[in-house]
Amino acid sequence: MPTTSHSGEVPARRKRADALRNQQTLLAAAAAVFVTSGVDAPIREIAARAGVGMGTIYRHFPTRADLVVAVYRHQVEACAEAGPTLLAGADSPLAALRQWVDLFVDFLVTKHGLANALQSDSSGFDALHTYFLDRLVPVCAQLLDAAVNAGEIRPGTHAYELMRGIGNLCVGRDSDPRYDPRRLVELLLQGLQRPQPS
Amino acid sequence: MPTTSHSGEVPARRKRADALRNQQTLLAAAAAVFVTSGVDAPIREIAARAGVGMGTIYRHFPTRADLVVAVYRHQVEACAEAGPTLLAGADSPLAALRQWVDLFVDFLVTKHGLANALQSDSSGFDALHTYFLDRLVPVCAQLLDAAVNAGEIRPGTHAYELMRGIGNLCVGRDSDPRYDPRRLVELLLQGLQRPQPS
DNA sequence: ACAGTAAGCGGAACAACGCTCCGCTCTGCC
DNA sequence: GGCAGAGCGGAGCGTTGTTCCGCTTACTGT
Repeated sequence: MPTTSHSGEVPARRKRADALRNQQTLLAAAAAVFVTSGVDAPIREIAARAGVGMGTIYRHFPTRADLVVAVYRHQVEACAEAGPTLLAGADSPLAALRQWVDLFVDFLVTKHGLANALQSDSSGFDALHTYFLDRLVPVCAQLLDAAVNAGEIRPGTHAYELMRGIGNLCVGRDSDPRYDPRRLVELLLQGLQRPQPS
Repeated sequence: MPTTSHSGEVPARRKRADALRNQQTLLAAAAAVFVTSGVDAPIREIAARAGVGMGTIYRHFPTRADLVVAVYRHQVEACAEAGPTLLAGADSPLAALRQWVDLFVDFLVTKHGLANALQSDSSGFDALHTYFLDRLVPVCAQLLDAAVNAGEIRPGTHAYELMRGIGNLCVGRDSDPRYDPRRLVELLLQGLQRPQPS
């Protein structure tokens, strides 16, 4: 019998070999295209790059967000797991938070248009927003709480809001020398530190 | 001969009455549509609302940015002029800066998709980005300098970067109760106040 | 008043893209 | 070897941006 059988709602027949192959090919193609054309690249372009039809891409990844999530899942996961690690290894919770935010910003900045897509309210990107935030907000909250408990930053800031703010700061035309998201994120963190509005 | 004649490079014939009328109609229609459908509304929708053909809209406003700028010119101008006024009337330069930023945020938040368009790197919005920033950055710089000179905030922050940061914080899906751009902008200003990273 | 001119207008037409749908192919199983 | 159906490809539809050209009409000079 297949690996899953007894009492399962879904029979879960094993996927066909060619389907699995196509899925991998698509992921590789998408990753390559995202680098050159951003995450908004035309579906046709990705399909062509992978040498498959568009039907195939839509079957494996019904929405654009599904594809983006699949491509970046590993990196998001790594970022999420880095949270507790940094907290354990850093000099202070605030230092850990700072390092973790750096990681997140690096991730967003190096993926063309990802930050835009993350905040976009256009259809098809909802799942992206959801996945990223569901995965990373708890991690951020843990770091935030630790820093608050250590008295290093003021309480009252929600992790969700902070994450979205950081993401937003990374949005925009790439490589404008006059705009460096990192400096503004740093400013945001400084604002967190201030105990009272003076 | 027409009104202007001697030595002028351009004859500058007076515009036809119907052209002027159409331009006004278009501005009104665009303003109305922007409220309901955002600044990304289909050109056709605006043309239909104004009761004109698409050729007309493209003749009067070659790029989308031209139309957006024309619609919001008054408000941008008002915001720009409020800078010196606030500086003169407020208790302190920092208070003035804070009030001015509030004005700017209100403006962005109430126009669906404007903040997005401002930062977007897609073609057609370059002029928008340019106009807004050319007009408002000097005003912001003046307020910033005054606050620095008064010793209320640390030096080293560029007005351009701050403006883009604020604009970016206003980007995103509208009216998510968990995300309030104002709180994050406030955090940014708090960060500005901090004299040294402690 | 009126005819000539060109500024201005409308919308058909083309291109790019997202997404769907259905006839065909090929895999896995007996 | 043959069969069922999972999987595939890409034609085709709807939407939007943008251009282009023949027609309309507001001004001008007489």
